Formats: sequence, C-alpha cells, structure tokens
Amino acid sequence: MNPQHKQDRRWTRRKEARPTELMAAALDLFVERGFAATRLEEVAARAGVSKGTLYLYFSSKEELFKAVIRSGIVPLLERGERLLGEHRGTAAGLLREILFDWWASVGATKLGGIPKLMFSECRNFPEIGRFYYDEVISRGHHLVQGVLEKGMQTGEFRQMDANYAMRVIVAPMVYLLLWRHSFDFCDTNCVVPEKYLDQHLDMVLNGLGPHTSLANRVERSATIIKLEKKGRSR
Amino acid sequence: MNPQHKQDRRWTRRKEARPTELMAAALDLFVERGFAATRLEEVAARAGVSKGTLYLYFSSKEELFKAVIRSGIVPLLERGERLLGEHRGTAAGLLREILFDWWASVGATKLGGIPKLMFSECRNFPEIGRFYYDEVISRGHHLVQGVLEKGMQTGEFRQMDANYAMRVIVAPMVYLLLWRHSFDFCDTNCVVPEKYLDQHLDMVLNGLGPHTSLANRVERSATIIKLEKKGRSR
DNA sequence: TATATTACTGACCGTTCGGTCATTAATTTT
DNA sequence: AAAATTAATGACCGAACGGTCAGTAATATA
Repeated sequence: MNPQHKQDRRWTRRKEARPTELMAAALDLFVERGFAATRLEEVAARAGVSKGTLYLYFSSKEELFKAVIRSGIVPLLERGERLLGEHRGTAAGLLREILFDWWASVGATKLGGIPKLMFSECRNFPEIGRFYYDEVISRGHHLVQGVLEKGMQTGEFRQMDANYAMRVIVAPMVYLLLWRHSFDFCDTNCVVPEKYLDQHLDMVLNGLGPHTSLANRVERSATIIKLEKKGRSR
Repeated sequence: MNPQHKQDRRWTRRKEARPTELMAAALDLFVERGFAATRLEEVAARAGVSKGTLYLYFSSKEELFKAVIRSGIVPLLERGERLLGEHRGTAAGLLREILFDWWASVGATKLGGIPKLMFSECRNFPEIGRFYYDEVISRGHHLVQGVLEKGMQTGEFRQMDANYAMRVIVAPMVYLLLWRHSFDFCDTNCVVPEKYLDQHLDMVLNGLGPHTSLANRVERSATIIKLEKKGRSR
C-alpha cells in the first residue's frame, strides 16, 4: 500500500503525506460510523500508521474532525458564489445549475457523508457545530437566497419571503443526502438521485413563478410566457 | 418528585410505574444526547431509580431504546391512516390537514426529537433502524403517497411518479424537525414552523395542479379554476 | 563512520460506561 | 410478629478508548 519497499524497513518517514492520508482515513470512518463511534486507533491503522503518529499531526480527535471538514467542504462554496456573481441567464436556470452542481460535487461523492455527520454530532460537539454552520451552512443558504432574490427582482419569481423559500428549496436536497446515508439501506425501491432532483425542481419552478393564488392564474401565464421567450437558458 | 413520602423510607415499590417513567426519562436523554452518548445511570437517576432497577425492566440499552420508539410513535400513525380512509374533500385539503396534524402531534412535541435520533443512529444500530423503517417510515410514506394518488385519480393533481413526489413533499417536513434538533441553536433568524409549513404547502400545491410546463399554462388555468370552484374545502 | 535529529512506535494510564450480582429493605403472607 | 417474597440498591467488573511518553529506527549532517 505505502511505497515503503526499500528493502524491508519497518516504516518510512513521510512527513508531508501523513496529514492528508490521516484526514482521508478519518473522513471515511467518521462518515461510516460517526464521530463518537470512530476509534482513533482505527483511523491511524487505515492510514497505515500508529496512533501515536496521529497525535503528532492533530492535537485531539476534535481537531482532526475540524481539519477534515475544513479541507473537504469549504473550497467548494467558492465556486458556487462565483457562479451567482457571473451568471446572466434566467434565475431558474441558475438555480438548476447550482443544485445539480452541488449534487455532482458533494452529493454523489465521499463528501456527501459530511452533512449527515454534522447533523448527527453538532449537538454533542457544539463547537464543531458552530464552526460548520458559520463556514458552510450559512454560506450555502446565502447563496441560494441570492438566486431567489435575483429572480424576484427581475419578476421571474413572485414576491415572497426569500429566507423561507430558500429553506424549503434546500431541504429536499440535504434531505436526500441524509436519507442516502441513513435509511437508504432499508429502502426497497431505491431512489434515483437525478430523478428526485428533477421532480424537486419541477415542483419548485412551477411554484415560483409570479402570481400564485390558484384563483388568478390566467393573467399570470402571459407574463411567464413572455419571460420564457426572452431569457431562455435551460 | 415521587410520592414516596410515607414517613422517610429510602424507596417504595412501584412495579407498574417504573417502565413508563424509565422510558420517559430515556426519551428525554436520547433526544438530548443521542443513543451512544446517553448513560444508563443518568436515565435511571432521572427516573428516580438506580441503574440496577433499570435492568430489572429492560434487558439492555438497545431494548430500552426500542421500547421508547415503539410506545411513542407507532400509535400516532393510525390516526393518519384513518383520516385518509374517511376523507371526502379535496386532496389538497387532506394533504394540508395531515401535514399540520403531524406537526402538532409530533413536530411540536417531545416526540419531535425521535427522527433526528433515528437518522443519527440507524447506521450504527441497524436492527433498530430496520425496526423504525418498517414500523414508522414506510407507513408514513405510504400514507402521503395515498393522498397524492387520490388527487391524481380525481384529476386535481397532475400525473406524476407518486413515490418521488411523496418524497419531495415529505423531505421539507422531516428536514424542519432535523434542523430544529440540530443546527437551530446556531440559526440567528429562527424559523417559525407554521410559516415554514405554509411556504412549503404553497409551493407544493402550486406545483401539483394538472399541467405544468411553463409553456402552456394558459389552458391550464381554466381547468384549475373550475376545480377550485367545485371542490373547495379549506 | 560517528553523531545528532526527528518521525514513528506501541505499551501504558486513567476514565468512562454497559452490565452483573450479593445484599438490603419494603411488602405480603401466615 | 415472624417468615417469605421480591423490588430496589450500589459496589463492582471488564472492555473500550482518548490521550501520553519513553524508547527506537530512519534520515540528515559532519
């Protein structure tokens, strides 16, 4: 596994590689078993190292945890924020792009286990919870809310409390993740993520257009069609 | 706290009351700290009893856990199932009723902590997870799906994959609960559940009517208005 | 090759906690 | 009131695990 095959040394010095390898091993195990149930000895073992070595690079279990989160998730948010800043097409298109993007880069990867992990542990380790909220959640919320506000400004979306709408939109996304990392193993008819996302977006977009009371949809349609023709993006 | 005031006995025999009291204490602590982090000694203490007594009534921590879930949640599902069977008005009205009902009897009560608990622990205690899935989740899913199918049959809702639609509708509900029992304590602008539920239902219902593609909403409106006039319930 | 440095090891410590059981005290029976 | 029954106790056990540290082996330096 490790390139320690110069003759038969017991081990090799690899100061640079250790932290990354330890964090990778930790991510795996934290996601698999949760924070409390993960034994540091096993993390060390999976990284091909002894427990003592782990403490050479991370001062405590909690510190290791934070390092894992920090290096895994934070970078991804920047891309999203850039997307919002630069985007030109419809808000609906942007929303779709961001959601699918998120699924591809977080949901469908190893990182997808982190939200479940955080929801599970944040109450028992409030410091970590707070950290995750500040660095990840609030920024994610802000991003989606930005898209909604943009749509409301152009009239593409109806007026509403952007904060609440954001939450209702984000919920099924995160929930899908939580589901896949918890009860999915019981679920007989497995959920196909893409189909789920489509269903979600379909519902959301057909509920976001201006003018919603069922009683007066007639006039609404005209506006929508105009908008559709103007700024099509997909 | 306990009515053990006949003189100053060290304790009183209360064979009948113990299990209930222990389960109540356990629910509190499990919800507060999670399964693994809850110490049985503390459960016992909160029930006004010693650890040995707990083992008189429950053979293991896991058994206690299952007892808590079983007695707390299962009875509630029956009411929902009866509602679906007997309901006469619009499907939208029924959906609204069930969701708000669920919030009142689960979401806003102590029991609201259980889903968070189950999501957190089901992977580490698969037997419990399976149990909860079979007894609670799958029945809940079935219920909501039933409402959607009813609406699709009458033409009140458009045709769609009821299973996926059900999931997208359930997600924000459960997510609200999970949120309140995890990150809510970081959330500066606290969520008002009723407002959230309203926002959710508003979005869902305006996305459930027959005919959805934005391109042809003109004709759609006519149908909707007809339906609205016919079967108003709420 | 001798010396110094340091990445890494693994035995060990202290604590926590699920679970046990001999003992005790409340209650019932005779 | 004595004897029998059993609800309840709390000291104890052993395994698990986070964290420590004296020692060892790989590398760097001279």
